[in-house]
Amino acid sequence: MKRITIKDLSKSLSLSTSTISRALLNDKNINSETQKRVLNEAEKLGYKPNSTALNLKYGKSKNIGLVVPEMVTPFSSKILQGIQEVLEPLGYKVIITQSNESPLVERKNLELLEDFNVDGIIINACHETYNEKIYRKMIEKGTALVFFDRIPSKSLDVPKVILDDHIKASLVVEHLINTGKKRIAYIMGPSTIRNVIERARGYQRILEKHGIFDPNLIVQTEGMMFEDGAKAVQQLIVKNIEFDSIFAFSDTLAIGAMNYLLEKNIKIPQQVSVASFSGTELSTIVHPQLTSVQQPLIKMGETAARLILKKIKEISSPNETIVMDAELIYRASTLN
Amino acid sequence: MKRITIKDLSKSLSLSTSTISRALLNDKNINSETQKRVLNEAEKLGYKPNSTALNLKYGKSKNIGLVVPEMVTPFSSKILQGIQEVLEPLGYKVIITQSNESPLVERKNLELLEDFNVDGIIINACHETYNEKIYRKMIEKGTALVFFDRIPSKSLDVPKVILDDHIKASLVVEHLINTGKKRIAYIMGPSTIRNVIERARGYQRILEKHGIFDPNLIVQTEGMMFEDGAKAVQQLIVKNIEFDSIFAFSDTLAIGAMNYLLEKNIKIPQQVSVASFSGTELSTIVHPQLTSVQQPLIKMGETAARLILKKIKEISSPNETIVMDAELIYRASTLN
DNA sequence: GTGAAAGCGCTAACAA
DNA sequence: TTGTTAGCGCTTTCAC
Repeated sequence: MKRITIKDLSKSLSLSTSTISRALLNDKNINSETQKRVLNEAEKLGYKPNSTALNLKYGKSKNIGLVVPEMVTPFSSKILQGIQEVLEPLGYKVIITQSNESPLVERKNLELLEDFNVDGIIINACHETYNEKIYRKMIEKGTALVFFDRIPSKSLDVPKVILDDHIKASLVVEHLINTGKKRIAYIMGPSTIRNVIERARGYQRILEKHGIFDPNLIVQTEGMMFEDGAKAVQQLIVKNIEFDSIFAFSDTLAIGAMNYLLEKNIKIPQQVSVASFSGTELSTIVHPQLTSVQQPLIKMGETAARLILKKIKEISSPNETIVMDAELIYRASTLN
Repeated sequence: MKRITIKDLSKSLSLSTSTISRALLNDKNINSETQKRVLNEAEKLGYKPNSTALNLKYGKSKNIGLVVPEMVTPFSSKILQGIQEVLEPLGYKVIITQSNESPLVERKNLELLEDFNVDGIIINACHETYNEKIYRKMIEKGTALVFFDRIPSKSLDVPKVILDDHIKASLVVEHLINTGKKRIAYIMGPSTIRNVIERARGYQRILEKHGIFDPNLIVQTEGMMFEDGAKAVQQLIVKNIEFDSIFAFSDTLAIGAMNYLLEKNIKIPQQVSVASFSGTELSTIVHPQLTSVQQPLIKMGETAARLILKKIKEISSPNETIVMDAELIYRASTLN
């Protein structure tokens, strides 16, 4: 079935295409009678504007790229939801790509999105520095870039949506101490992630404040998946490092750790309690439910979307950094 | 920074735009020397084709919509991955939308995608019949439609990618019986989902074969989320219906059920074993790990993508139904 | 208040 | 082998 265009309307009403266009756009220079006729006919024939034509006309693609490290957890889909809520009513299409925690794949994704002529990219970077040059180049080319969650190093001035990782990590550790724990391990994830370091800082600060900091309790993982969390715990046990609780960088690491503990018949939280950062259903679908910092993911997505709109409208607009608040939710994994 | 167009190349090389175009397209009617010059200059100036212009020219948007019921589990992101693997190299952008198990939202999504001028839609329907008219209308309008997983009622002839739910459900139930279980509950999900009924058939057939079918063991849930699974188990317990194992329609229902059991200190699998349908990491990140039918989600995505390509190329091409195979993976939730 | 025409970037039929 | 031109669907000057 052929699409109805402005031309079809023009013919069937014996009016010029300009008049049709004006009627459709609610222009002031249009007789209201004519407009009614046009609108009726459009409705009748089922006219739908051709967005491609408009995009060509206005030199924009109305495509926004979203680059995320993973989609195994609902983290990114919640972000996506927030983004879409803001962007779709404005006619933007969001194209999501997964980096699988690989900076190289991330780069491929960026290039793909460039080929797609995206007007802007919202990105959760999987490495602090690796693709910095690419980010720079894209910005220079006029692509609006907005970062959230995992941001690039400070040397790159970009709009970003983040959490105060240092403070929130402190909160978690304080809570563990309040429940009587003294040997708190930090399963930290790769140090090429900025937030990993930020949270480590909060962790260390609180433990030092209480005089119970022990660097042996920090375990770095290679990756960010469940098995990495499991391996970390295994490592602690093999090395015979005593611990009575775990602060994990992410819920994936935390859950991996929990499952390893359960396998070894270690009671959670009685013997080892666990807490982490999340914001997704993952915290509540495991047993026991996981105490975690509830990141406002949908709001973060919305915020990132608003930032990118500003940037698209005016590429030279100032690079804002929005710090979101987040609540620590106490659940069974740290409470008796 | 202004985009480099074919015109810029034309000027800087004093060649017509057609010659530039031909060089870029590797046309036969081009002097190889000229072509080299063009290619060099294009590279030098950083020329990138404007896909919007091409889309307008060819009357396609190169947008494919993906409609899924939920993105809380990695189910849909795996499907997406398969789809993107096939479609992105061909220049297609995939736009994903979530229905949240609501036929009404699904309808909104379809309309949105229509506004986006998608060339086709790949859809996991959340209701067997509710949006049938819309599907029909879109097909008539020339939009390629491909269904996977949850398909519409038989009255609509469309390309689809499915599993043999009846057979696979039978497998699961046979396995439970083999492990000595006799009171097998089926947590079935809403009956507006076709597969729910299909799996019920398999379930009933096997139980009847063994003479242990009891309709009281079938619990219908309102929704498809974790809490629905929990409620279902609660219902069985409240109604005092004895059961020693659970076959859940989906991993979400299964996990909800498991967590409720664990809360009540019911041992899995010793007292009650649990099995379901999955294909995602969810089966392995819970404790005990969940026995489930491993749906080949990435492959299903790829297959759906191939089907839609055929349909886009030739809208009147036959509507194939592809039945994927799936393996039952035995895990701790049914094994001692 | 309406129409004619140019142009967004590109390809393809037609001429040369 | 190359250039000229029309046209994809739409908006927007410029005339009338």
